[in-house]
Amino acid sequence: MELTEDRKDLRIRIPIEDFNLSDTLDCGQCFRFQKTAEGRIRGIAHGRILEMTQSKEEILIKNMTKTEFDLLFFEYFDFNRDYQKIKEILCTDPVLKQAISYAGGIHVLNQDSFEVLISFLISQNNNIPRIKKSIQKLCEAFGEEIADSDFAFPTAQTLAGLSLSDLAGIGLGYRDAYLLDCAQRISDGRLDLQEIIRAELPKARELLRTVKGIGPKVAECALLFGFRRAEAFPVDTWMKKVLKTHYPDGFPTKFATHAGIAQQYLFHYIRTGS
DNA sequence: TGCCAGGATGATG
DNA sequence: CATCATCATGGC
Repeated sequence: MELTEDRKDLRIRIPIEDFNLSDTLDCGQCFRFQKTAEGRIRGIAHGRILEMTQSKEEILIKNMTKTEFDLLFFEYFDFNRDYQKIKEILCTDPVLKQAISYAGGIHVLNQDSFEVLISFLISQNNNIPRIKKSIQKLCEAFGEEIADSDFAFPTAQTLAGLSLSDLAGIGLGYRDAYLLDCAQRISDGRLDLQEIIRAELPKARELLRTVKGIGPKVAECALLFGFRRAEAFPVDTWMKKVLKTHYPDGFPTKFATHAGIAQQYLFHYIRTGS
């Protein structure tokens, strides 16, 4: 992997098999990226606008310096993890081997904890297009405008100060109360996100489950996608069926430490490969 | 119109 | 501990 600056744009030389931007940003782990009319991938993370294209050999990020990328997005895109090694291990399993052939370029993003928590709170009994719309509205209404018509994700303090009537126009349905409870717990210190990051996995789960509206699925998604826990394994009712057909005796525990990555591969494999 | 969507909750066997 | 109705909303 090699980074070079070209005027105001940044080029990252990396084979698309090792890191697939489109698969990574469109596999359901984040909700703020979309494809533009020009065929670019555009979204917001860490309060910054990311506008990118990818070819077989390199990624181009508009208006970004090498320093900024190293500081803000090297870790975000999980370039510190040795996916090559992980895939070698997962390849010993026939199903995961096939999954990797479909989506071996997926990385698990290191997103902001609060954004992930709120996003997956909204995701319950919901579909991805509507989840994206709700989050977009939430940002437009309560997030800081970082550029013309581009908004950061709202802070916990901002959301905590809202009432249910403030959220009426967002279209969250019954989830609005969950969102407020979550934001208020974080804002007043009853829930400490840093503590969840530091805690052992069972304790981290327990802490998350104290919030109304955070069940088993949302907790696992938050842990994997927002709290840097690759061991977490979000399994919904649909995924349970899939796992049962592929692994009638249960998902192989020998992949436990890479379960999160494995799930990402499996997920995308099922979505695109059958 | 009815059904579904990356579920969670509370009540009930 | 397993099952089940219910929850609010938009898309099809």
